[in-house]
Amino acid sequence: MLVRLPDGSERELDDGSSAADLASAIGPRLAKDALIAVVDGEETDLGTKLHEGAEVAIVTPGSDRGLHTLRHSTAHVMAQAVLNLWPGATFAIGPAIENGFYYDFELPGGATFHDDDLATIDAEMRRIIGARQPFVRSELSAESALELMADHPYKQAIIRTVTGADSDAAAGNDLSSEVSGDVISFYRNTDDFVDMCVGPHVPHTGRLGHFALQRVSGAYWRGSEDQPMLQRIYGTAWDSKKALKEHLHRLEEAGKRDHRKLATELDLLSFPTELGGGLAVWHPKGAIVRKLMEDYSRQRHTDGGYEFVYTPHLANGKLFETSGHLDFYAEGMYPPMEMDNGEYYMKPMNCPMHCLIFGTGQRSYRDLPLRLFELGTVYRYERAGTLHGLLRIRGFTQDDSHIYCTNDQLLDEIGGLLHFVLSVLRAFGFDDFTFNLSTRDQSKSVGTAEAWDLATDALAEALRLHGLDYEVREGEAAFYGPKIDIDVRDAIGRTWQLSTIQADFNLPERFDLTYVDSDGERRRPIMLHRALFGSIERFFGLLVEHYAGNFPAWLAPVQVQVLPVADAHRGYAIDIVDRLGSAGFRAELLASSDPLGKRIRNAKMAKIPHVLVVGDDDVAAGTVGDNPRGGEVERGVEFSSFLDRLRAESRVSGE
RNA sequence: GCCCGAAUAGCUCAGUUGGCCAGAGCGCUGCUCUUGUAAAGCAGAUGUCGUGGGUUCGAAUCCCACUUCGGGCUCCA
Repeated sequence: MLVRLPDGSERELDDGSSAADLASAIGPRLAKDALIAVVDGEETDLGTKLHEGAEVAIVTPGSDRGLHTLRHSTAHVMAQAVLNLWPGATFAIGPAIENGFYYDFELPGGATFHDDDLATIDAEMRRIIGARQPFVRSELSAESALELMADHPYKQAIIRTVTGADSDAAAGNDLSSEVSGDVISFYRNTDDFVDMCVGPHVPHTGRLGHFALQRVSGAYWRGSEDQPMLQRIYGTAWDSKKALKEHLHRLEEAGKRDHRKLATELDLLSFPTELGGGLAVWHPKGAIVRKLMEDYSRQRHTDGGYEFVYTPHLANGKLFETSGHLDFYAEGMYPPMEMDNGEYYMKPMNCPMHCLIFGTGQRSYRDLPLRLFELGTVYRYERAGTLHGLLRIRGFTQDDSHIYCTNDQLLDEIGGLLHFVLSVLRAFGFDDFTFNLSTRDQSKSVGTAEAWDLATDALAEALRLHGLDYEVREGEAAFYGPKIDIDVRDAIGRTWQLSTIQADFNLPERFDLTYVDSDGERRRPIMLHRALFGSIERFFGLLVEHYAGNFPAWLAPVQVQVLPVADAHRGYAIDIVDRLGSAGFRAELLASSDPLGKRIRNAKMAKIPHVLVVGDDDVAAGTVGDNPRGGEVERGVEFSSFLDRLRAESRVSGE
């Protein structure tokens, strides 16, 4: 028979040949590397028999598909190890995930995994790998499958779900890595161990081994809080020892950027225990960076035609009844304070108060679009287990804008917002964006179909006019209107959801907001919510990680430190500091009894953009020695040319 | 909120099976050194061992509760 290879060539094989036979026919190296095959677009085991005219690709470890298979097969090995080590344990799902895999278990008697268990499991896995156990596929009817999995209730539940016997559970985890359709497939490694799985898998366990078990955690069955909590183990797996080591190294490097670690090292801010969970205090070094960010944001909003407002941190509960927050999000709000005229709450959002501002006095169509902006601090009662440094915090400041406009203005406003948001983000060194358009979920939303269509079309059209590709997320919109979410990619390739532009038909209705149109009719404005940084705190944390603490010159808490070589040069150094200060730069003297080398080291560890060393030569010639962050030392730089250099470097880029 | 860990000096951490005044490095203070590009030398101070209970002749160490933090799950207007 004749099969076709990915490069378009064809190859003659004996009838009844398998994908493994094809790999052997192509070459011994490929035969050795082969993990699975892709036949007519479907991933399959190497043992699969080929047919005449099949399109066949052999998958090797280094590819994405190969790595995925290695990880998935490693998960099976871990399951076998755990079931061997904990008699009576049962297992649920064990998919490959980005960079690794996990498997969920339930241990007998409600036992839990402990960190120490990882080493034991690891050792057992290596024994299984050493045994070169084959992965043998078989297929059973649902009935036989249920019988085979008689001791494993979670596997049975999966079978019932995929065969439609239990439709209620269908909405839950993606079980596609386990089974599909009416025929249930299994992979058997030994007489004692068989796992239900669609596959494909590596030929035998000996192909695995470059893995590391990482952590234990709890995980709800089917991802739902009202289901039992299972015991999950995460691991990572690669195609070579080198790749594994590199991955672990990358994790370590990412750890060094951790904003919580850098915040301590650079004395930016802290989370004192006495303050309570999820609340931060900003130290002078962190506060100056924050102030620079906020000043920049304010300047851009001024230029962008926004009007600034301020609103209080507390409000009467009636306000949040009107806005609907108490109906929908009471659990996420701090509990009320009893006052003489009712219950007061910390505000979880600024929009109700901005609506009050719109609602005072009569608005004309001539007033629109009305763009209100506030750096508004809000408080949300995040559940204890969800707090995470600055990235998930209970008190934070939104750079919150609410724009009230007419239907006719909607497209222009959204277009303007997109341009504005991207321009500001570029100033902070982000230039890789992805866009998501979330659309209506019919089952839970307010407003007319007409209004939704109008707003959804306007959001999509604005993206198109800007030439921005986007993905549609069906049914992901908030109940009150569709939205665009903007994700950014940081310096080490991680993506963060950042800005959002949301249309809202709900609040103008609830607050009965109107404007008088040109024909004298009262009409309801559309409201756009726009968060750019989202939360100043979270954005700051993200920036710390993005820059790895090396704030660009315009944001650095201290831009220049001046180091006199000896006490004799102290006067000159102070003069340099003063001249820099007069020119609007943040400069400090670093004179102490420490030797120069030590002071340079301290300045470098503080990630100062420019370390200036001044000695006899400089005093005589009016120069400085510039030791720039990440660059080469340059002696004898004219002060004026250093100033030009610093000015150029301190300009905000990307506008 | 749920599962697993952790909490010792300003920071990073050590502290063996419970046993005299609880340790190191960095930092800090003082003195000496007066320095040309990533750690000078000497001396000194610093702790209710997260908080509160309990077990014990004796607790940083064992047990319980709470607080806070870390990794996940869930949640995220």
